[in-house]
Amino acid sequence: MGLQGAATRERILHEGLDLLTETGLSGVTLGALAQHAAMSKSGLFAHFSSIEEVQIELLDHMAEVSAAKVVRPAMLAAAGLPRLKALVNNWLGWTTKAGLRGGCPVAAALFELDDAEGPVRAKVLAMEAYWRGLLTQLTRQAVELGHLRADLDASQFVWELCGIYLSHHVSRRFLRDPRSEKRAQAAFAAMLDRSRSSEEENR
Amino acid sequence: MGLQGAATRERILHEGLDLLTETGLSGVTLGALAQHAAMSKSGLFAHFSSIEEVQIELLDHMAEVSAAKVVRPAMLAAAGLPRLKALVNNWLGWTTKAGLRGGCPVAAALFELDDAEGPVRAKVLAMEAYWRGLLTQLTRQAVELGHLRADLDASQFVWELCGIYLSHHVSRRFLRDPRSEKRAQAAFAAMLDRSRSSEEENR
DNA sequence: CAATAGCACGACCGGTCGTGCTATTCTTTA
DNA sequence: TAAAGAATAGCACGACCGGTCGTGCTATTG
Repeated sequence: MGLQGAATRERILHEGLDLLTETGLSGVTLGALAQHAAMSKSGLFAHFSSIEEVQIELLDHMAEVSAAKVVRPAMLAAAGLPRLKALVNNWLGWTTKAGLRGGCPVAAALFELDDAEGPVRAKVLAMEAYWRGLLTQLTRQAVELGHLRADLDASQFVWELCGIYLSHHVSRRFLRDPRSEKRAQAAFAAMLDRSRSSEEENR
Repeated sequence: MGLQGAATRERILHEGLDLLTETGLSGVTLGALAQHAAMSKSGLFAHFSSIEEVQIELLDHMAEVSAAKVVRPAMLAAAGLPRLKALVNNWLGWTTKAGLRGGCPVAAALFELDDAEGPVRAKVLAMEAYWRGLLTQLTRQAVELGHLRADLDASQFVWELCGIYLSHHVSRRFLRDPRSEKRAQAAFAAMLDRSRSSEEENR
């Protein structure tokens, strides 16, 4: 694969990411993708070996973008609660902040692929596992540093945090409620409130 | 439409509801539906004027089932917090309790139809609005009866409750985590804890 | 200048989608 | 029991799906 080929591949994935956020995995067809990349279906498909490979590479590309826009900036914050807060803040509505037109593809895929088997589901499962692992890790660190209660169940904390994220997604994308942002922030604040350690309570 | 026609229609909607919970709206195709109902595509289609009508009637049928299995039994509980608790309990994982093979179609549709326009989206939006309205109403009643804090924001409460429901859906259907039930119960209990009025705190 | 390799193209495959139109079979009723 | 009407099946359509194939253009290399 030469220079131009690699560039085209990049362009396909870049344009495709927008499509993915707007329509979900099922909307990423060769025809639609070709139209977005302004090239023929066959010309586009020459870069991949199956539509599943396209989907998986798009998910990989999304992971790179979110790592750059969501995770890395948050890691600059001080360890413990500040870092966790920063990550959650960057996470909520991250696609919009990243200049994408639609919503989080992983959130959509969690509902789209709940029954389907195969490599795409496995990919999404791995990404979700990684993400929840990261959240759990930062939560545990906040506990260790005394920012959160010592007896806090980190897994449960993350499980509820994901609920806030999903409710925010629905509220924003389906219900189109302008108060989505406030609701999510309030929910997160309330969850932190009852998770804080006593010596940190009045700050 | 004669007697037998009505019976067949009923059968189609009944079989179709299982299909809907398993595959979501996009999986409810005329072919798949005909196979489930053991009849020809065209014979089945003669009962409807468009696939959208099929989808809307399926959603209506789902609403009837959930009214019978989720709402009405909960209404027998004492007004206020007991009734709210009963409703949430029946709500979580209600499709399984109703003998359906898949997950809640509305939850799936909230992610499937976030961009699509048209009557099906409108139908789901109306159903979701009705449902959140019902939850809000019961929450307000619990406040009025002194079971929950007087200064509780009922809308925010319901918003967070929906987050628990969505996280439960994902946890159960996509992640296939056997602890889903416990997680959801714990989250709901924690939310009630910080919403209870002071005179009810130690019960 | 000729040979090669990378890249994109249009045409086409079998299959499924929603949706008409027409024919046949069943049920009901006069 | 025969006519009427409802219920179902058969069949064809255009659009789109993922995917293959042969062709031509362009740029590099010998």
